[in-house]
Parts: sequence; C-alpha cells; structure tokens
Amino acid sequence: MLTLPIDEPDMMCEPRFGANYPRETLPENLERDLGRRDSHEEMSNSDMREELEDEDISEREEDEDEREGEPDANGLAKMRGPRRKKQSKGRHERVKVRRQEANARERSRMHGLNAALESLRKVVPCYSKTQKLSKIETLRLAKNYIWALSETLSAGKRPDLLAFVQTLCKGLSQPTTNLVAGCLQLNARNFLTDHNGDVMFSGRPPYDSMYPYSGSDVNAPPGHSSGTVDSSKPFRHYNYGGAAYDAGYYENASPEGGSPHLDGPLSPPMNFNGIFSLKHDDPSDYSKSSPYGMRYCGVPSRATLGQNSMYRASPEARFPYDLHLRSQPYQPQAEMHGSFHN
DNA sequence: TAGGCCATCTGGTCCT
DNA sequence: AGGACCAGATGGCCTA
Repeated sequence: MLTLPIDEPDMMCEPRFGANYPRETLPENLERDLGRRDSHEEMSNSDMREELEDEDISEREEDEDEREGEPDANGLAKMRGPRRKKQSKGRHERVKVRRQEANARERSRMHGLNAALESLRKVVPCYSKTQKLSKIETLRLAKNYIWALSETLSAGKRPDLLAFVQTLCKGLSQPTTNLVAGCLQLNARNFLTDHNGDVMFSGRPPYDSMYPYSGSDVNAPPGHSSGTVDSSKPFRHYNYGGAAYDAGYYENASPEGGSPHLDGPLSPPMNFNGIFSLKHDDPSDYSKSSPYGMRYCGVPSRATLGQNSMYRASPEARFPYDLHLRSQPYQPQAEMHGSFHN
C-alpha cells in the first residue's frame, strides 16, 4: 500500500515528516492527481500556475459580485447575506489545483509518517517483514518496550523473561501477544490477556525446567502457593540460574501508570552506555549483533499458539532472550540467532 | 460477510 | 497566503 519505499533514511529524527519530502518529489504524485483533470492535462505545474495567474487578472474583471438570486417565498429576490463570488472557470480550476497540491503534500506527509513507523517496527521486538504489526500495535508495543527497558535499567538487574514479556504485551491484542510469544518461543497461553488488556500469568513459566527454582517447591514460584497460581495477581519473579531477582521488580508494573522508579527529573533513565551494550546496527545485521535477541524473529503465520505450538519452549530450548548486563556475560547470542532469523 | 486495517481525500485550524 | 497538521469520511483489501 505504501507507494514510496520504506527504506528511507531514518525519518524518526526528522521533526516534520512531510517536510522531509522535497517538493521535487511531488510532481509525480501531483501529476497523478492532475491526470484526472479534464483540462490542463498536458501542462506542467509551473505552466499551470502561470496560466492561472493570467486568469486571475481577467478574473478580477470577470467576477461579478453576486447576491443570492433566488426569490423568497414572496417572490422577492433575497438581498441579504454575504456576497458570493461567482466561481469562474479559472477560479474553479485554481481551487482544484490547490486542492490537488494539498492532497499530494498530505500523501507525502503520510508516507513520511509511515516510513517513521516502519523504522519503529524495526527497533521494537518481533519485527517481521512478512507479518507487520499494525500501526496501533506498533505504537503500543514500542511504548511497552520502552517502559520495560526503563524498568530494567532502573533495576540494574537481569530482567525476568516472563515479566518482561508481560510488560511488553500489556494492552496488546491477542494476535500481537501471540506474535511476541512466538518471537520469544514462549507458549502464549502462559500469559493470557484478560478483558482489560492486562497480561496475566496463568501457568508455569516455560523456562522453569531450564532454570529451576532454588527453593524447595519447584512447582511454585516465590509468592505463590504451592502448586497453584493465582492468575488474578501480577506475575512475580523467580530465581533462576542461581541469580536472585526482586520479587517486586515488576510489582505494580504498568506502562500505563508510569514507572515507579522514575520519579526524578531524569525520567526515564536511558543510560545506554553505562549498563547496556546498546548497538544500533543496520536492521539487516540485527540477527548477528543485536543486543536484543528478539529482533528479526521470523514468525511464519498468524496462527494462534497453542499447546502444541512449534514455539512452545522445550527443555532443550535456550533462553530466547539475551537482554543482559555488561557486567553479566550471558550465553553466546549465536546459539539462538537461527531461531530468530526472518 | 463483518470487521480490521489501510491509503487517500477533504475541510478545518493553526502557525509562519 | 500558504503550508503543516489533524480528524472525519470513504472505499479497497484481507482475513476469520
């Protein structure tokens, strides 16, 4: 549907998207519009403007002030109301051309907006060329992603996968939630979206077999009663891999409610160089060097992820997620790149 | 076929 | 005056 290539330079940095398109690019669109006109068909824009200016001169003489001519109920001509200019052919054409120029500008502006949105798609999790997130879902996911990363930064600890994904999926539609789950090779049914759009944990985390709890009850994460999970409460955090995580790390976590850790003037903290090794590579290299292994993950279809989904985490599966601290070297990203390649 | 998503057109408003 | 921005309307395409 885009009529302009989406691989434009990063347009998110441009203050005004539409203004980014030079006027020289407009005639192509404009000509398309102008091609519908039944007159001036062989005329360039400049030619047309010149002609219209000429017409303006004669217009001033030609246009006559006109009062509402229709007679009223008594048969008398209406003499009140604003004077209306008679629309000469030239004036009508000029208005038409101006409208078409405005349409072309508006199209360009929207193309710029879409290009920026496309570049946003590429930097949020679960980018797929074959299955694009909708505009609204892209914005929601981006917001959640920023929020989750901010939380991670402010906590200064390795984030919990499921809680991170829950934050990512908050408010997203079920298909998008499935998409995120698929990208992360999680079972989407483990974090269901309730009627409020809140994502709730409703099952055993898929990686608990990979990262068993250090506690005695291996079936119940800290904060949950043995063997049962209260899905009405936010998913809490586990210990895995021998590392302890705050039970309240994402407590009250909500992208809607603002970060509880970001009350200061520097909100949100974006100390990329201090904690994360954030690289902004060309999208084509994400699969090789992205600090976030979720990028460029291929999802073959919009099919709902079920219990038998190919994305279901298996004990052999690696932690499909390598958001990590510099001070905490994590397993090589190369192990999982194959899974995420688009 | 209904609903979601999208591009485009259009008129209004605001700003320079 | 002209351009950017915005929101409503409309029609096309796709999918469940």
